[in-house]
Amino acid sequence: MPKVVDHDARRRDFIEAAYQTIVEEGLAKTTIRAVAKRAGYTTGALVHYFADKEELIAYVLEENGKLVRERMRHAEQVHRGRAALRHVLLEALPRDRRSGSSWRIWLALWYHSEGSEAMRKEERRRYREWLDRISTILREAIELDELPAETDVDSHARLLVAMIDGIGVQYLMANGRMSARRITGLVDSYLTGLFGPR
Amino acid sequence: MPKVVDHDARRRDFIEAAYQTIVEEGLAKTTIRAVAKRAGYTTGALVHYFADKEELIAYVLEENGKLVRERMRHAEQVHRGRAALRHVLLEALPRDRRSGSSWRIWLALWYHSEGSEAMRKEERRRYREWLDRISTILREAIELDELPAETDVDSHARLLVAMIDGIGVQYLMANGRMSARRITGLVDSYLTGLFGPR
DNA sequence: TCTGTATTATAACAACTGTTATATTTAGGG
DNA sequence: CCCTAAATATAACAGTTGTTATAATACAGA
Repeated sequence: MPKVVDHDARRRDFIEAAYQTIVEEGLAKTTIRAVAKRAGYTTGALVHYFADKEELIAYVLEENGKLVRERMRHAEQVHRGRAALRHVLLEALPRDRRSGSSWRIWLALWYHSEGSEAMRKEERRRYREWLDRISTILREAIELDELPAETDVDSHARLLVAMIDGIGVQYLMANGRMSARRITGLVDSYLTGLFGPR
Repeated sequence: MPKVVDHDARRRDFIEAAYQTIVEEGLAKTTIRAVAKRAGYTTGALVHYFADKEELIAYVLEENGKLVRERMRHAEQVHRGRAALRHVLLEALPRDRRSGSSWRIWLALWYHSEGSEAMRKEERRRYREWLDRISTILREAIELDELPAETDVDSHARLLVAMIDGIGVQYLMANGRMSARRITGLVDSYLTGLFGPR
């Protein structure tokens, strides 16, 4: 019988290698060869686990989404209302090298989805998820009397998502030279405007 | 004596062709050949006017910046304070096919600047300009007693820029299916939060 | 130890890229 | 009408890409 390896584990190796390559070298330099090399293999091995490059990239994006979602879910469980919102927003924003990486992946996705309707659909699905999550928290805040009942939940949810993305872009363009303190300050400025001073 | 053509006019033809190619086909498909063809020439002619691709792209981005700045300058002259801010923001956001194109160019720039420190520098310069413009208007609003004197101008300027970029991204991902009415609504929601109901 | 097959490496391929080199065309001045 | 140099076209080039084909390898079971 043949040599046997942990198929899924190997796949994860390649996905991780691709992830790191996108983060460190950019999507343009993320070639099949570069990814295989980083994972310590050659193209022959990589191709054995993924039908084509598109599939590999798709898994990277899915992986990234999973990571971000995981972090947010945790923030959500521990707090409620205004405090939950603050923690979810901060969790989504770049604060260290790890979370900064996510933003380089997002940018890659945005760019990539130019040419792929499937990707854009996936991205829309993710926005929908984001909006739902934030809307829920905002409604919770209304119930907690932290916000007036007539607050336009939908608009504010969209604005919050936009703000997050915008700050993420600023972070990327600033070459990571945007401090966690500054980002926290921006979020608190916004929250103060929305909820009033604490 | 040789054949003579309007050098600058021809350059503009190529820049325009590149601009349209990026908007309609994406940066990835924007090749020297594709641009030349769209302009009605071949690579031989294009190369005669631009040293390399990098230079051509740089001119496209500059052109885009010029267009956006032009639109905003106009909005600024006609209004003051809150009204000026509203018009500048709306002018920056995608509202029709024309201004939607700008956002596809921005995305291309963001992505492109991954690999080019020069581009990132240029992008940072542009952010600085944006922030200054909005900060000025906010200070004006304070003088007009539309905002409390203790308003954190810098933070709110950054938040506004972030919001603009974020909405731009949402517009791109929504495939242009985000109505001008909806975008106006978002801006007004934010302004109401900042200035209070009009 | 030998065998068979999953795994991995190597290499070839065709398409495409930016760039460069070379030929051809064009029009204005003599 | 020609000559000249700019403008443009054509073609070649070298490098890279994703993909595919083929060869080598490693290991579980007989």
